[in-house]
Amino acid sequence: MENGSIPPKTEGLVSRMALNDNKAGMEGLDRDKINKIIMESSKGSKFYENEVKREQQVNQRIDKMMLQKEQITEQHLKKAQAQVARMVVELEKRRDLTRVIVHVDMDAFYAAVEMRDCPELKDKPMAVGSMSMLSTSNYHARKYGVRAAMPGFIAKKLCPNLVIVPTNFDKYRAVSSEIREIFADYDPNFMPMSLDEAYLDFTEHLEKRQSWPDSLRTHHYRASSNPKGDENNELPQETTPDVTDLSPVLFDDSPSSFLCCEDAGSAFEIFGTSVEEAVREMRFRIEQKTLLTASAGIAPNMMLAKVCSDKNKPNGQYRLPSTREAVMEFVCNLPVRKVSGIGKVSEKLLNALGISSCSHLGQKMALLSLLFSETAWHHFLQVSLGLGSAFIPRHEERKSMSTERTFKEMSAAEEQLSLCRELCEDLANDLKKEGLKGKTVTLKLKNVNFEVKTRALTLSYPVATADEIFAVAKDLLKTERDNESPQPLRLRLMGVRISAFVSSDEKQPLQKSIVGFLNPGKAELGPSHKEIPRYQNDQLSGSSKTWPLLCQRSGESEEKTTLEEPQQSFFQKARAKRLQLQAAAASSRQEDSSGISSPLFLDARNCAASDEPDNDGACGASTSTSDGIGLSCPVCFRRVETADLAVFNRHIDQCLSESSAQKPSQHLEEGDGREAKRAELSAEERSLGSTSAETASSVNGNHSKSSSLVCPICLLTQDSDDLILFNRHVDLCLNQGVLHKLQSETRSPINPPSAPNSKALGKGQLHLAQAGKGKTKRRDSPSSPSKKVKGSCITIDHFFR
DNA sequence: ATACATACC
DNA sequence: TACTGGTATGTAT
Repeated sequence: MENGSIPPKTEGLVSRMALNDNKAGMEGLDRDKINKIIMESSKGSKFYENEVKREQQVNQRIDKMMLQKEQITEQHLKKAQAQVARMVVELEKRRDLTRVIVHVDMDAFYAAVEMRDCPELKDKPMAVGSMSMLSTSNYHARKYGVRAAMPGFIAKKLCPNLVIVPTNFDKYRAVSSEIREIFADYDPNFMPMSLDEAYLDFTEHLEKRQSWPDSLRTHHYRASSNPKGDENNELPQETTPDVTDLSPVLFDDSPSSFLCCEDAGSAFEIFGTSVEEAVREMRFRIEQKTLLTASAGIAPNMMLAKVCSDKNKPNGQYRLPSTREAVMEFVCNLPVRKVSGIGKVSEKLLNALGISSCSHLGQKMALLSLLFSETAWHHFLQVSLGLGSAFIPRHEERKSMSTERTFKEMSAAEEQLSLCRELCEDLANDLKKEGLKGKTVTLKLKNVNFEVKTRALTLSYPVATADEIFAVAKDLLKTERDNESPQPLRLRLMGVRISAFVSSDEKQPLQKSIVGFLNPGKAELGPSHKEIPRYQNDQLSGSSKTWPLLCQRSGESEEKTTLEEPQQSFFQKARAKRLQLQAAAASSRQEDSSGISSPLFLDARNCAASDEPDNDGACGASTSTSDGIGLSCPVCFRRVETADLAVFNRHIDQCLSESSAQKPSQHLEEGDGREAKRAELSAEERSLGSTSAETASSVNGNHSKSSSLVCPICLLTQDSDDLILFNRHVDLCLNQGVLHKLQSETRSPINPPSAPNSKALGKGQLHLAQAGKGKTKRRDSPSSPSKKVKGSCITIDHFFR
């Protein structure tokens, strides 16, 4: 029985605290007794009180919903039903049963790893985690109601003999990468959901597999047992216990793949060509390689595969046939709670409407469409039809990064501040690893009553360093303290998150495009209007959306010129001037204002300086070599016949001082399009092997390959002709600019960065130099040129000044 | 854009 | 004694 006795809640019992027996291994245990212990252990605690509060909020939500329901007439329902019916037709039309999606899930992963590495634990109830919180428990412990997300001290009450092993993430990560190697053999584009879980699209593997000889479907058992020596195994790292000892990890009687053949002492098994055989083979290989078992679900879409993988857990698999009938029947009796995305609260809301299984879901769709948001009821509808994604989506770029910490009560401002700084430093380190910068900083606070608050601030420029983040976070913290005073903030958790990343597409071409200003022949025009390969197209649309500087705030208030932000002022002024010229040019030959002719006109004009009629890049090639000395002003787009940056800068300054800050907003998109093209061109340039080093050297009128490179920033001749080294040097110079900028920054109390991290800069530059060659093959970024140079946008001012 | 809630592992 | 940490997304304002 589910706790789905509908309106009369388990009276007095806070349902959100009750045992969650949704997961496998929880059948047939004494729920009442377990719940009683859980309640007794929790009652009166701050945590419990907070849970009660939240429970009440949910109940209010339910009350509100029921009131709404009262208002609904037959008329409403009829109309809604018609809408639902239309929707169903649409969805049915698109139902795709042709794919074979597999969801794999390691059994009690962390616990299984620990048991494998410490045989002592094998027949004991154990869990991984701490007295405060458990990550997972073995099946032994689950019999007592001990499960993931339960605090250890409560688990101990349920099962006094429980052994709690601290987590060892490095080990789990290592095992995880072992199993992922196997996943990749069946679907190189598999989607990992966590260390122990993944979705795979088996469709293509199965096609190939049909024509595979036995040899490719033959897999051996782990190298035969060492005669007797598995006793004193310490096994700190991956080791090789006994074959005969296989699979005792979960159940001594668990039927592993049966031994099929024996060949010169080496046992092996030949797997068939069916899906089930393929999946069984994959699980077999996982087990042989890691001594850990996995369960799998096979279905025509991800939603169903996920449910299926739970069906025969542990160490089992379940295939749902790819027919509409099978799917509908399967879904019919499926409790809504089993569906990924429907959690405690949704379940409770649905229960209140008499819905506990997916068949109910279908029956009440009209009602649901009136009571829930569009996204919610669409989801419900799809679930009720057994629909889900038949394709595994490309892994998306990360959207946020955060770090948080729980601690014993902390009230002193001093302490909180230094913790905050620490978090910012940790976060900055993590950001550095991925070369990310974000514009939104969020502070998360949880007080001793478990009340959570978040406070966010979005900057107009992306940040990444600890100092920059801390400057924001500490203000948010201070504001909260002030709001609470004279009461102190009694915290139990603090966290810092950063989001609104500038995408990697936007960061990388930036430097290139700056260089492009200096050497327009090379960078000003790209393959342009020609057909663009898809991956480039993606980049293009990506960058035109939120180009940090050049296109910036396409959707925001353009009036807010934010002159305080030094990173923007230059380009904003430049753009203003350009747009002014553009407008003048446009009106001089009638009137224009729409379409792409303006930017084209400007480009053409710019290009015409080199007497090159061809817009498609040939232009660049000829200019760069013919009239070596001379720079193009990004403001007036005229050529300045000098190689002296000081002279050039003076010219730009003059142009800027002549420019007014007004700009007609409908021209902005044209400007943006222009920059986007520049970005694309930079990519092209990269692929041609032209690096900033080459362009930089031409800035100094030094074209000879044999002579040394001269840094355009510090103007010092470099020792090496190695472009990578040179790039690194230029970047360092550029980033010196960032540092100075930050130090002289007056508007916000951002602390000066302590020291430039040359390692990070080097890394960024390396990416820049390599971007044109092999892109990394990771599925996370199949089409984006990896992570980029940080700080590049801040360097612009310096570069010209 | 911000805050909060829900969900997943 | 003791109820996580990281990410995404939906909902409301």
